[in-house]
Amino acid sequence: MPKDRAPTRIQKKNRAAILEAALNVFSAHGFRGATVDQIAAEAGLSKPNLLYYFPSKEAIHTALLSGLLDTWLAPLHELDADGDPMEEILSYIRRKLQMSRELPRESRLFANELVQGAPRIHEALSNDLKALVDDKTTILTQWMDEGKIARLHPYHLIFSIWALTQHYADFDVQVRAILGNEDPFAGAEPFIDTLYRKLLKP
Amino acid sequence: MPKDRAPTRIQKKNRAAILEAALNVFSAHGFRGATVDQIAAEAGLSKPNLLYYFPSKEAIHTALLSGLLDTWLAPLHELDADGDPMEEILSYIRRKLQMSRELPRESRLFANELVQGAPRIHEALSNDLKALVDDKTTILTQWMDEGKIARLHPYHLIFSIWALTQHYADFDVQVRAILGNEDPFAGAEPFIDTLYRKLLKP
DNA sequence: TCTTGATTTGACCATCTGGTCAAACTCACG
DNA sequence: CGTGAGTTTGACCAGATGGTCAAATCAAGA
Repeated sequence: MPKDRAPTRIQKKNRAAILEAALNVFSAHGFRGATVDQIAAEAGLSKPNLLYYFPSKEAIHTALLSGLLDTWLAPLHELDADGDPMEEILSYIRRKLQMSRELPRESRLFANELVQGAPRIHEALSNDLKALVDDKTTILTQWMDEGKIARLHPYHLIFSIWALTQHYADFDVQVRAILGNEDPFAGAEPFIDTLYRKLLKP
Repeated sequence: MPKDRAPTRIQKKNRAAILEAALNVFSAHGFRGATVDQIAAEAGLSKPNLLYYFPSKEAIHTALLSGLLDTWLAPLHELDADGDPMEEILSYIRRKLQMSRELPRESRLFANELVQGAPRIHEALSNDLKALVDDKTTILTQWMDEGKIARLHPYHLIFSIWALTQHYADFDVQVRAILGNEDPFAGAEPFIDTLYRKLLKP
């Protein structure tokens, strides 16, 4: 392992290549289903070379997840208490749907982890995610109290947004098996927009 | 392997125990993450004994999936063209949500398979599922044409129901991390009911 | 160019995993 | 209770897999 000085050009390049490859492999096969050889091959490195940059398979997975957590939570972070309620929520939904379209591997990485009980990110869920959601549901409840949006269970409102948007990334095969050649997001965007306009109208 | 006569008492008992154990293990770890030893231990059998009843790990998984597919599609099958549109759809949703609550392992079994690209059930998706969904969306479209429910993209309407109901089984850890001790389904049922009443009102 | 730390690799290891097999055991029934 | 089919298992195997290591190669600054 290199010293903990500033990373060299090669270190930067290879670490990035490894994380990119790991994202492909872990999101497609889950932690257990991914092999170090597979990730190394995809990154264009030999297995020992890969393990020169990360001490273990687990370490790659952890680095990947914690590196992506911020990206993953960013859309909700942006929900602004001072903005127009309906517009804020609909923008949040649009950002989430856009992430499903543009970052489906990231979505499936988390989906894989969650569906198997989140053994490696349980803590992040109960701390970071829980805190963020609590913060934002306070805003939602406020808006409901002020009559700006319909009164609903705020947690389930958030869950519904996650479910509806991430579904298109996580269960992409199923969606495509049914839609055929039709672009999933072409129909999804107006559908979900309509849904929340109707749901949230006070 | 036993002859293909009628199964003996022991065969029935052990095959059932194996499938039950396999459901536990596959739904919690995915196909690749599950081991034959684990399934055998959970079923109270030795590994060779388990492989006396099923020729391979793959065969157990296949038997499990195809045995559960009917159960899984049953709620949608029941959607009746002659019933009251709003009531038919809301009942379908209630049945799906009930399955999430009562059969979360089954839900996660399919979720695991889907999120990893459904390598073992791709055919069932494009055939059985696609046909069933096409059949039922025809009914939905008919109801829309008759002005009985709001006009929406019928496929995305179905997707939304799957997403919203299965979310509670598939991402159970996440839901519970945020809700704490609150029963997820206590809030989910009225929330989803309200959502679809508002969405579908013509 | 030389040197030294950074990088890369072939060979190797222990463990895990799916699967096999012959021998031993059990059970139902005549 | 004897017998043959049905059931169970310990021992074993081959290949996959995560990880190690010493030796070889490379790159950049003095």
